[in-house]
Formats: sequence, C-alpha cells, structure tokens
Amino acid sequence: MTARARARAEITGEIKATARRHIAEGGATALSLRAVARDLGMVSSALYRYFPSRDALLTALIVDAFDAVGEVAEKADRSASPGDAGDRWRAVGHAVRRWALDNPHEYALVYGSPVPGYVAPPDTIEPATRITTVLMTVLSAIAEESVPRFMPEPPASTAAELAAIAPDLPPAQTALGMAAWAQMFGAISLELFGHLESVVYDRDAFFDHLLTLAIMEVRLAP
Amino acid sequence: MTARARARAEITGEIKATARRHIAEGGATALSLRAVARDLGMVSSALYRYFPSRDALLTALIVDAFDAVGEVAEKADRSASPGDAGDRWRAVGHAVRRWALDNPHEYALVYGSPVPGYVAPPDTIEPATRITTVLMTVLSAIAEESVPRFMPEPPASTAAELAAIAPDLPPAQTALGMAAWAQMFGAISLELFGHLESVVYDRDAFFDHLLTLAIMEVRLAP
DNA sequence: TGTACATCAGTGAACGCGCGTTCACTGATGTAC
DNA sequence: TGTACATCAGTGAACGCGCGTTCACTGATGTAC
Repeated sequence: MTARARARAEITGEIKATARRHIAEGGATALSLRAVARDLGMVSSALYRYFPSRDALLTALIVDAFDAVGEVAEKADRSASPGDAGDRWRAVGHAVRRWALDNPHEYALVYGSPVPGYVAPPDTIEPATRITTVLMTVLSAIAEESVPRFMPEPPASTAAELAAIAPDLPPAQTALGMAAWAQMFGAISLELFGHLESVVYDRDAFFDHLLTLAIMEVRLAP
Repeated sequence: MTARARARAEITGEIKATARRHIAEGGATALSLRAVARDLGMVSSALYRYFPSRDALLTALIVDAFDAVGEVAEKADRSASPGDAGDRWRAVGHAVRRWALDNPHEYALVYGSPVPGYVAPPDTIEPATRITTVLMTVLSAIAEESVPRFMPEPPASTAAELAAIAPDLPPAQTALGMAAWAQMFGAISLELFGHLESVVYDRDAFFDHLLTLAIMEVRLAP
C-alpha cells in the first residue's frame, strides 16, 4: 500500500468523521461540504477528490449508520445467554435503543423521515439487511420455544409474503415477529422524537417492559 | 367583522395552504418564506405582517397537522360500529395510516425526525393530545371486553406512570395499550420511510393483520 | 539506480443561486369626535 | 354625515450570509523503462 493510498484512506475517514459530527449536531440538512472542508482546514473543492458530490458523502454516512446499528445488534446478541432466546431479544432491543439515544441524528438518518431531495441509491439496501438478519434469527429462536395458543391467520397475500421472509416459520408467527419489530422501532422513534415527553419518565423501565410483552407475544404459536 | 379582518384571515389561510403545499413537495426544510411569497404574488417581506418568522409559520403548520390527524381519528372512530371496540381500533388505525400515506410530509412533520434548528414551542403540545385521547378511549373500550390470562406486571415505576395515564385501567393492560400504540406508529413509519420496500407488497393487508394482532393483545387482561 | 512522464491531491477564484430579516416608505382602511 | 388621525398591509431595496459545483493551475508522489 503506497503512502498516497494510505493518506487517501485516512483523509476519507476524517471527512466522514467530521461530517458525522456535523450531522450529530444539526441533522442531515446541516451537512455542508464547505463546512466540513473548513473544519478540516481544506478548501471546499478539495473534497471533490474524495466524494463526487454532497449526496455521495451522505450515502456513505447512511451506509455507515446502517452498519453501526447492525454491529451493535450483533454484538448484543452474542453477549446474551445463547440458550435464552427471550434474553437475546431483550439484549438486542436495549442495545439498539441505546445506540439510537446516543446517536439520535444517525438514527434519524436511517429510521427517520427521508432527507428531502435525497434519493437513496441501491448501495444502501445491502447494509440495511444486517440488523434485520439479527432480529430474524432471534425471532426464529423464540419461535422454537413457542407455546401453542389460538392465533388469527394472516390473510393469504400476507401469508405468502411472510413465508418468503421466513420459510421455516409458520406465517402467523412471522407476523408476530414483524409486529414485534414495528413495536420496537415505534417505541424508539416515539421516545426519540419527543412523544413520550410528560408521559413516560422512567423510559428504560418502560422500554424493557415493552420488550417483555413482545417476547411473550412471539412465544405464542399458531 | 371588518373587511380588513376578513382579508387578513383569508390571506393567512392562503399562506398556510401554500406553505403546506411546499412541505408536501419537499419536506419541512424546503419551506421558504420567499418561495411562499413568490407563489402568492407577494413580496417576501409582506409575510411578516402575518407571521413574525419562518419558525412561527412552521409551528402553525405543525399545529394544523396534529389537528388534522386528530380529526381523522375522531371521524373514523365515530364511523365504526360503536359496540365493537376492536372494530373501532381497526377503523382508527386504517384512517391514520391512510392520512399518513396521503400526507407523508405532514406525517413526518409530526412523527418523523425533528426539524433541525427548530424547537417546538409549548403551543404544539395541546393539539397533540387530540389523537391520543381517541386512542385511549378505544383502548379502554377494548379492555372492557378483556379475557383473563397471565400477563407480566410492569415494574413499579412504569406501573405508576401508566396509572397516571389511565387511572381506570390496570397498569398491565395500559402497558399493552402503549405497546399497541408504538406498534401502530412503528408500522406506519416503517412503511412510509421505506423499510418495507422489497419485503411487504400488499401493505393494506399487512397493516390490517398487525391491527388484528394488536387488538387481540389488548384484549388480554391481567 | 536514474530519468521522463503520468497520475493525483490540493489551491484559489469564480459562477450563480437562494435564503431570513430589517427598514423607511406609500396608500388604503378603520375609528373617534 | 364629515373630517382628522391612527392603524395596518404591502412595497422595494438592501444587508449579510452560506451553499454546491466547476475549472485551470501547481507541485508532489508514483511508475515504467
């Protein structure tokens, strides 16, 4: 690896780090190439040696953010008791929420409203699957411990789509998994975007209880 | 009411309508006083006779959006079969989702990531309660039909907060209501912000099934 | 090992743009006597 | 009912700002012979 290539990688990293810091302060709209360049003591046009446009830099950051949540989720799953699927879900849930609270603007980048004028290129799809994979694995594990109980069957179209998502699981149960998924991100978004203000104060405990409920739900079998 | 006052009310309405249109196209960041004025054939400084600043206009729009979802929810609740609490929840859920799909940027204004640099003044709190009231009422109605079953008790701190939200309901059941609430907005946000892309196609059916699951859940009693 | 040429990073000036907000003003509408 | 004065809506110019992107350039680093 030549000195030039090493320098290039390093500076690319610095640009992204600075951009991330700016986003952390003012959200995606506050991302300005000129401001990033200023912070790095470069002239704004120099950034074009590293990223062909502002949107390209934004895309890189979105990919990184997806990757970061994914990694956080994987690590949490590994650190949970392997035999206890419920505990795994709980660990992943708390870890994702923690990451969201620590990096609210990066969370918003990924799970918040789309950035106006920005269209996500296909490159962002693959990194997005990383966390989904973790969640799906844990959900399957919970399903294996499931307790039979009456459960409404999803409509035919939904059943087919759910079967495509998780071929090994009964669609009715995958549906519960999707519900748990929606609940988890719904709870995080509501908290992060201010809708628990003056309503729920001990948010750790509240979120933990929602996780408990979700685990109980998914444990039901059709 | 004088001619002047009438004209003032009318123009205020036109300004808000134009601003809403701009937001519908480009999101909150795309809201520009100059652009709105241009569209109305006015000079930009004239807007300052109606709104003291850009943020004030934005606040007015947020209040309107909260009001709009609230009204949609109320209407849907009234149009459902009064005796069937599950049907009421379903009707409200579908109506809110419909509104969100029809007005994605207004939904984002209210339930999406916060607008950078904008801090919501206290005036926005009260209109926000309108939809919450509807949801709470319906949840209580569902709870009345509840079927006893084992259910985990929320931790003490959460139980106290839940008791403050719904004094007439057992906290464990209110918790299920909050979970249903998180699930509903989670599902809408995931759909609207692109996370069901290439995963779920028949989204009406999918959402309806999630509502079914939520209703079933809330129907459980501690 | 040394030289000639190609590649690349970074510069600085410029283009063209849009923004929020202020201010002194004109002329129309409303109000008090 | 008519007049004098106060209020208000809208104008147009200006201030000061920041932005993304392009382009011709200099000088350093890398590569092929």
